[in-house]
Amino acid sequence: MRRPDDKPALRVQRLAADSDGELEHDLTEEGGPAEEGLPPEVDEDTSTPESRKLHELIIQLGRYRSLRDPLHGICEDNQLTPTQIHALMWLGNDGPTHVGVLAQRIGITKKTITGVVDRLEHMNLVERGRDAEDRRAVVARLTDKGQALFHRISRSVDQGLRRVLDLLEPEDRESLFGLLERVLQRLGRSTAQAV
Amino acid sequence: MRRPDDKPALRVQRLAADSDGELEHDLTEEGGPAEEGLPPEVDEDTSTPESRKLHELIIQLGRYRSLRDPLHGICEDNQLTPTQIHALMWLGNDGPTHVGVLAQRIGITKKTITGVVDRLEHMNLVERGRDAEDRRAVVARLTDKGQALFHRISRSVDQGLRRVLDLLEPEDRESLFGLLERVLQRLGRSTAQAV
DNA sequence: TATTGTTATACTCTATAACTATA
DNA sequence: TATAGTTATAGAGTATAACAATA
Repeated sequence: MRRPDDKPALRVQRLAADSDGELEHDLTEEGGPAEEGLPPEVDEDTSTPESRKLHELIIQLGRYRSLRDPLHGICEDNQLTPTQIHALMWLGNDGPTHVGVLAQRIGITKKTITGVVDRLEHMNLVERGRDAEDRRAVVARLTDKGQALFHRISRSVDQGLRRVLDLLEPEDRESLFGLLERVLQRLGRSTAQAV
Repeated sequence: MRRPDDKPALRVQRLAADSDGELEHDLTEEGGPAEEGLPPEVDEDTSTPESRKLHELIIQLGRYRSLRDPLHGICEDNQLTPTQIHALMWLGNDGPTHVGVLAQRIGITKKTITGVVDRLEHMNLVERGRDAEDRRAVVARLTDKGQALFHRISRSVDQGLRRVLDLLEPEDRESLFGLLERVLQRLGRSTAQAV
């Protein structure tokens, strides 16, 4: 257990990546050799023609719709930040949650979640309480106002997704659902960290 | 042209949404009537069973991988913020760019892009210049150091996408590519704002 | 001792409003 | 007058380090 403090959500980012926390910037400075004439390695952690193609497609999409913040419009409409929206969405979906777990879901550290919950509490969207089982833990839950906002935001997200789906042919929508379900199945088999 | 100042990147978020800048929070406070027994409208801006299903699937995915910042790992590895990564990626992909256009690509305002480019300039990753045609415009471009970093980041993204693709069966990868290509075609036909 | 949160500090992001320079 | 950027200013996000309370 070498990890010094906490950086809980980061490993989640790696999906099925390497074991723990190596790779210290030693990504072969720059240039060519890794590109053409793949060495006889099993290329565990290399890009592939397909990954480059996907990369290309995503960049094309980015010319129509900014990739940085998919929730931008919703944030604007509700005068909330992306982090706040994510916090509300997870609390709405999961119910009362330890703030540490909430941090993990959102992808921030425990140091940061404190301030986020502080501000949501000031807005009367969230309440703090203590866990009776483990008196160290702080549980965050939505207030009635927060719950109502959660429903409204949730519907906005639905509408946004509907506009995305409108860009797809019915067969492509089917493909997408099937594809996502199989990814979830695979993730469920290979890990045990989902709720 | 009612728009007071600038908020350029926001409309891009709306994809094929409504005309311009309406919808002033009048989303029927909360509760029921909009849900069941759809009125005889063409429900232009409503959620659908399919959009709700997609919503559900995305939340499931979020339990395995934080949805808030897909570039988190790359940001960490390179000690850069998401905004900075996006700026470098667009400059690397598009070459020298007006900072206003860059702001649009990233999805931030012109006020914000100034500081972002400032900091990238201090890091010697980006240089500023004037456009000879329109002397008001500032052009940002990568330095050699920035170019090298761009290539490194680009490869990291490829590797990340490769790990995502590894979760898909070959047929699903095919579906995904086809689906994205058709979305891009459709976007290309319905708009003229991509490069 | 280890874990859960919080506090203090510092830097980045972000938008708003007021401004400069060019068109 | 309109447009492209910049300069304050202020609030939010973020990580690091040091700390308090509980386990």
